[in-house]
Amino acid sequence: MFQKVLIAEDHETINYSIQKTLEDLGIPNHSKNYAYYCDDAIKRIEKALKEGEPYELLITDLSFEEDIPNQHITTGQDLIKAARKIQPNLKVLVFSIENRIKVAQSLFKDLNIDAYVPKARRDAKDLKTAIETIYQAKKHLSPNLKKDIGEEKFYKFTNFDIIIIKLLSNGVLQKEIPYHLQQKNIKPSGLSSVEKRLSLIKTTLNIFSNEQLIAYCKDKEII
Amino acid sequence: MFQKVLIAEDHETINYSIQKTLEDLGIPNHSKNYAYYCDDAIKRIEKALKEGEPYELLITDLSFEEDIPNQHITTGQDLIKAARKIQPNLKVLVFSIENRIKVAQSLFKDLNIDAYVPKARRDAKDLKTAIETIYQAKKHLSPNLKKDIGEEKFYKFTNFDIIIIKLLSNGVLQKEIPYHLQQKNIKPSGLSSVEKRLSLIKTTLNIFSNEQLIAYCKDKEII
DNA sequence: CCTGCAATTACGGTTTCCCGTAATTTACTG
DNA sequence: CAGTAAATTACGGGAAACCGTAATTGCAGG
Repeated sequence: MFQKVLIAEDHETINYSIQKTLEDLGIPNHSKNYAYYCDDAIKRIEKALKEGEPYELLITDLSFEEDIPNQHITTGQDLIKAARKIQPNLKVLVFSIENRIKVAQSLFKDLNIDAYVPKARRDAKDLKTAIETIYQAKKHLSPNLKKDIGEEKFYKFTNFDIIIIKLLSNGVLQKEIPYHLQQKNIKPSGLSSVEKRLSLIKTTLNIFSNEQLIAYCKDKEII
Repeated sequence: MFQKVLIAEDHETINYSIQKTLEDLGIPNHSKNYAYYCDDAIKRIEKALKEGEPYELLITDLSFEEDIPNQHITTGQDLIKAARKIQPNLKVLVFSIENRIKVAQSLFKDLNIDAYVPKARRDAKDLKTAIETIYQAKKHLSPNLKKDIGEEKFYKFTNFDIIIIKLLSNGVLQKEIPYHLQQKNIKPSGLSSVEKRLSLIKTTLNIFSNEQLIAYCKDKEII
């Protein structure tokens, strides 16, 4: 198991509960392995690296309260970037209240994080398995998000898609959509094109009705 | 009756027909009282104000074709804001193809417009009475929208409502809902009951489709 | 100018939805 | 137990959505 883990989390109680989880996993807690500010966290990573005892894992939140001015790094995203810059092999686990799939997705894609665990009711257990999974050099996704991320990979919504879905969500009947598209000088405006597009989206995403599609798009903040 | 009225409308034919309506109402048309672009409209308002003969009423569309680049103001909403900034007492009548109640509602609420007339079959008459009503310093709403705007209609969603809406948002077809309700031993389970309920909700909230209903419920966090 | 390919649109049959009306069941009262 | 009112369900016709196929259009290469 990991020997050196750094926690970046500004809420003291959460910070403490993560420490507790680490203890349960048999990760030693002899030195101060936590930070309440990103700037403090990056300093510790830097120092540990220089001393030849680098951190193996960073557990960080995404949003930090800016209650002290003149902090250089104020978000988890920036902390991850800065940390990877000085120590590329550092594993990163994001532990955040943010439960929107798009945010988690971009973290994996853009920052190549190793695990994402949303703060939730049963998150301690989730956290443990995440850390164990990372230790095996694998990626980890909270189960409830996992299936969503898989789905989303398959379909990229175009502007055209979003326009017609927005029209639907505003109560425009499908057969009236061509008229609205013409008003906006949007290129494919035939009813068949609209139907084809909606049909493609739905079969791709395993969605069975327009109603479910609207719900999906609202959840994913596509509209 | 008003003596100076400005029309902002990019469709020439509609612009002309509004002028016709004004003539019918005995509003003089000796100067050029119309504009095809928002920027032009605001200039005229400004000029008239400086010359000590300000416009009393602005009749404007909401959407303008952006066929000429580098326009500062491109929507009716922005035109109204700009106009009110330099001449707060200017009356405003919105005349638009937009027939969704929410849009009209937000115009009254956010921009404090004086009348809203949707472009429709019998809109000339509607326009006349609207102008006459404004002249008496009252607000005007097109009759078909009036009843809707009233006070924010609150619909209390019952558990039954929420169950069927959730089923819909999960991709269950309407005709399959009775089966699911029976599975859960929920009392009214007939298809007709489901249809009646959905119909009641939609007419009460002025919602036109199931898609819009789902969007509404997601926004209001009902589901 | 022709040709082939892809995109778009038109069309027709089937399913589902919508909505009014009628029949049935349920619940309550005397 | 009968009677009645309300709730629920059944039914049917018309509108909209769905979906496969065919016709049309647009466009690049020859």
